[in-house]
Amino acid sequence: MIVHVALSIPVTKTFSYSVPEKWEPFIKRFLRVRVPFKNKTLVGFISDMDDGVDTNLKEIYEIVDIFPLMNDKLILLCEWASHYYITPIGIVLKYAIPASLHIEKYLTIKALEGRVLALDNVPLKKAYTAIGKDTVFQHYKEGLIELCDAFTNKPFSPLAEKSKSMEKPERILYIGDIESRLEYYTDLISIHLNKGGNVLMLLPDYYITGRYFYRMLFKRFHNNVLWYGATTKGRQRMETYFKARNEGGFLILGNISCTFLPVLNNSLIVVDRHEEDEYRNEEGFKFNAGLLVMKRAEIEHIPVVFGSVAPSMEIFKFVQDGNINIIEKAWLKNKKYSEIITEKNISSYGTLPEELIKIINTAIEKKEIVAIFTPRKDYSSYIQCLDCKRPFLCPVCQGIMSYQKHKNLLVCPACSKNLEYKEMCMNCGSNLIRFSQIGAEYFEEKMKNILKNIHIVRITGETIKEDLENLKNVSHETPAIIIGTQTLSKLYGLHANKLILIGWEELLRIAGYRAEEKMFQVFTNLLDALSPEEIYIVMERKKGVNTTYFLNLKTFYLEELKKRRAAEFPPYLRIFLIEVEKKGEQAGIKIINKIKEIIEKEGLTGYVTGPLMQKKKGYRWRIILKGNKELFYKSLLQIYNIPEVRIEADPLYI
DNA sequence: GAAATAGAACAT
DNA sequence: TGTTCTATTTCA
Repeated sequence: MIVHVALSIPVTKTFSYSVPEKWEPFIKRFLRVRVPFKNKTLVGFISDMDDGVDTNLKEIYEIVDIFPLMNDKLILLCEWASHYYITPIGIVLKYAIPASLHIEKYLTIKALEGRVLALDNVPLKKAYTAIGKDTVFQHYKEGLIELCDAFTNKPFSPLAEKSKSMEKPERILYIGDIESRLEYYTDLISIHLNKGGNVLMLLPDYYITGRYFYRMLFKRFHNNVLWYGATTKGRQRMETYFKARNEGGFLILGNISCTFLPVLNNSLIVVDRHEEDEYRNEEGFKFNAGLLVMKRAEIEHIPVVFGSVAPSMEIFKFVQDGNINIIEKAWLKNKKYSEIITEKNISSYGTLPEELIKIINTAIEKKEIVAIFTPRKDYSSYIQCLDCKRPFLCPVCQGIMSYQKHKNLLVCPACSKNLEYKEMCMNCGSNLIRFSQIGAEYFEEKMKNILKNIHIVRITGETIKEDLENLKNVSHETPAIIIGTQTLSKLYGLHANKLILIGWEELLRIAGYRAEEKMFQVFTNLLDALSPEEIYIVMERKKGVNTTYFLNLKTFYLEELKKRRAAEFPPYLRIFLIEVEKKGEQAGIKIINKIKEIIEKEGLTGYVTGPLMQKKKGYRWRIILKGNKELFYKSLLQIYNIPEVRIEADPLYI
């Protein structure tokens, strides 16, 4: 017997192996197998098999699991994702079933018949070494034993398919503030839990947000709330895994790692703030969890709810096309908006306008909490020598360096190189240095200088521990100033009386084609999390934006969609970023020409930027392809299989 | 993706 | 002719 195995390597073809006789009876599609590859061992998935014999092929070492860990529906989801994101199925499957899942570790044998009584209560791994894995498999197949996990004590068996209900499951975009969202979620969730189903709920991946949701939902569902997020590790992770797989009536809170989680009787999927970038997986297999769980809900024939105050353009387009129903609760009422227009750019010179200081002082007198938003976390993101006029550039990649004062470090945001700041110009040695593009750290220092004995904290989401520690003493008993980046919009449960945005309009430059969308989302989510009564927007006269544009949700989205359509950008056309990195220029051009040839043959539109100087020696090229994927799927596959080429579907920043 | 191999460029 | 860096191939 020959099996064709999908490996987690960036080639789309599969690799064939022959199967030793003792494993033959257990071969099944999508089983994990351990195989020799080059001079190491890899775990792959059986994508197909046939009865032929080929003595030239290497043999598989063993079958890893006793049955495929995912059911047909989850596999269908993986296959869809593989196609949609131009990623080999082996890589997708490996993401869905990561090596960090230690399933066997928690399984124990239960003997069902007298003749295997010796195996009763023996840990699975022990039995493997004692009588051989194939013998254990044989016993299982013959129904002599069961495998029970340590958490539910229920038999481990292939994930059952849910019986299909007749009614068409709903897709809902719920627009409302955090309190109304929680109320809506809770009602819906309890309906499904009461029927014995499980519910998956995806949250933005930030500890403080997660804790808030857990607290609120625990009030209603108590110990039926489970965790499956980034901070859930080891034993706790496996506990959720087995409970979700074997039992019903649980609400599973988590992050993107829930996308492919096997769930028994999955009845509802909720995604809160689906527009957040954290739903995009950036390592290896790049996908958007919000979109994938929408597909999952479709495949599993269950309802899905997207709750937010600032939906993504993609989701809003689904609404417009009639593919998602919208429920909109009025909010943003009773807010006082003011603009503070400055003649000079604060970010460049760091002088705060008098008006702003007055506002802060009155807030302190009234014992209020003031939140200050800035788009940057560091002290300064642009350091320039006033003598030679040159900016501080990264010695490795020539990127513009940022300065972190508390560590006295110059860091490169592009390649994360960092070095100590020597208080002089890197080029000419002058000590006339100007810090501009200032961020949270700078404002913190400035505030501490102006306001003595006032509680001033900085929240940037860099280290959760620090953020938690900083927030510990903030209460409405004493005035406080909280300075932070977008992370401020995750601080649910903390009420700031005043919100001041400094440099918000600079997101226009930072966020690429999604700039306006991002601005809307940052602004609206800040209001949602902090629920301030008064909002102050500090802008430079020259670069000011029309604030009212961002205050009306409907008109904003319709207008943005119009612009996107005219510019042929997502959600109307998809974007594929093709990147080539080479040390030598000629070698790079050769590959680029190959890609161009494929593109031209299919008559596709695309354009090349670069070569961009990268690192000490080396070049990088970028080709951007825009269009409907189905039209050029074959070409993209061809391009994918060229070595040294990476394709990123739906890149966040271009 | 990464090791093995082939090829180019440079120094001795 | 060896040494080192870069490009290409191949994995079953």
